[in-house]
Amino acid sequence: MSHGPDIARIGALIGDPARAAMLTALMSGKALTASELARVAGVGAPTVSAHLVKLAEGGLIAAEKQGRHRYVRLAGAEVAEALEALLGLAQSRGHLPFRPGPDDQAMRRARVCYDHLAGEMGIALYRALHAGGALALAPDGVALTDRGHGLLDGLGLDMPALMRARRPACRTCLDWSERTHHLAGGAGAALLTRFQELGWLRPRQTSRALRVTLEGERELPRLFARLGAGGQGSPGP
Amino acid sequence: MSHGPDIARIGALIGDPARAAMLTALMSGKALTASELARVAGVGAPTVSAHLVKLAEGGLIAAEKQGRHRYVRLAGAEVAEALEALLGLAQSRGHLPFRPGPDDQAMRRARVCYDHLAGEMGIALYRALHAGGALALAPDGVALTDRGHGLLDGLGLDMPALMRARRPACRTCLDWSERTHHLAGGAGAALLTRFQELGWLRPRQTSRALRVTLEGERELPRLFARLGAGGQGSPGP
DNA sequence: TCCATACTTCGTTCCCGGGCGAAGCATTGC
DNA sequence: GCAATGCTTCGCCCGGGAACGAAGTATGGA
Repeated sequence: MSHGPDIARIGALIGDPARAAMLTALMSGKALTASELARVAGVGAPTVSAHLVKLAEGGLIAAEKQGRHRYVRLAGAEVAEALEALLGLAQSRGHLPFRPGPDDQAMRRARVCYDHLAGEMGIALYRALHAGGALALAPDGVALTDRGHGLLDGLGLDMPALMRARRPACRTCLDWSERTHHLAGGAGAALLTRFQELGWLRPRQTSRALRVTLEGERELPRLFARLGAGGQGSPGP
Repeated sequence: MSHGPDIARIGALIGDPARAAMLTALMSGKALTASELARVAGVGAPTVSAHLVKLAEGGLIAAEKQGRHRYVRLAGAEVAEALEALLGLAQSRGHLPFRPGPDDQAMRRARVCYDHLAGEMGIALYRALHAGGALALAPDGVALTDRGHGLLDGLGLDMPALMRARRPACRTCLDWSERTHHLAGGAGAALLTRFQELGWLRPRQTSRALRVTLEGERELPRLFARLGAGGQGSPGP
């Protein structure tokens, strides 16, 4: 007999096309209203309402009533991480986009993964931080080095707040389009926010894909080069 | 509209209780026959046959006919990793074991995660390797250091074979019971095999849980202490 | 006050898909 | 060869659950 957590319940929640579309939309990190979710899922209001009850009971989403709207978001970074892992598996198994379109390319370039940067840009950021000696292996994952602390501080991140937070500053997340890791956790989230503040990346209305502004096109590679340059190189295998 | 890989298909595959039980059983890494899977899933032969077709079409399992038996295994480490991530999510969401039992404790102690060691023992191994300076951050994940190479060689692992293999030597996998990372990849698999050869761990018939032999009880902590001792300590935060 | 909007609840329909029994094929062993 | 085993295919049944329309309940604005 098999043991372990009941994977079937979560699988069933994700296994419905409407719910899957809703969850995928929520990977943008934005809180969406029930009617917005109805639109992305292509179903009516009563249906989406029933789905929201099930997703909430399953612990995958958190809902918050605000006026006559009901704002829905993913229940946490854990959920987003697992969904990203599933997206990766689906990708590798050839379960292609339900609607392959022109902004597939934009998605691969740069997108939001719950609250941090993913896609080519996300990978480039992670690689630059690693090359610059900003990251080190910790017993429970990845951690910021002193050097990394200084680098992020120099970028204008609020480091005291980051350290104070209950949430771990660094996590890694498996990027489904690039098939390698990018930076998640508090630092990942703060970096994405900062890049948006600086006007280098701009969110889109319709999808998780991020628009890289002209300024971002110029400044981001420059930043990555600068970050990576200071490093003592990666230790040999 | 949402984009990205079609997560619903895989979710639906995992979402059926019988299929979920089958997949969980296959996390033992063993190749099981269709009738064995029927037993763990609690369904009849025709039903399991239909399930196997769907799982194979979805790319989650690989089947191989051998005589009049049909041996089924997970389609690869990628699948196992994603399933482990889902197990973690289910665990954290309070979707408890369908049959909480006495060997739940054994599962948490030491178990097979597809082909490598997981549970408390898996975490202890990872921590010891990290403390001993055997692992370093690489641009695409975790890698063995020169020191780590030497340590594993000293344990009797076939290092040339490990390096020759197409498969990455080191991967990390999110342990669902400990909520932190353990070592996967070629090295993780080779270590588990070695521990079994040495008679420190013994597989069980019925579950993924591993039996820690008396010798293992004595030697494994000793080994972990020895591995961890040589290290230069972890870099500060 | 009254209507419009956003969402939920209820009741109904309907279809997909899991399950099994019976029969059909292979493979093995006597 | 014949029976036994392991698995698949076919046909059928049945239940769960996804979807919507209509009505009900909150909130906000005119």
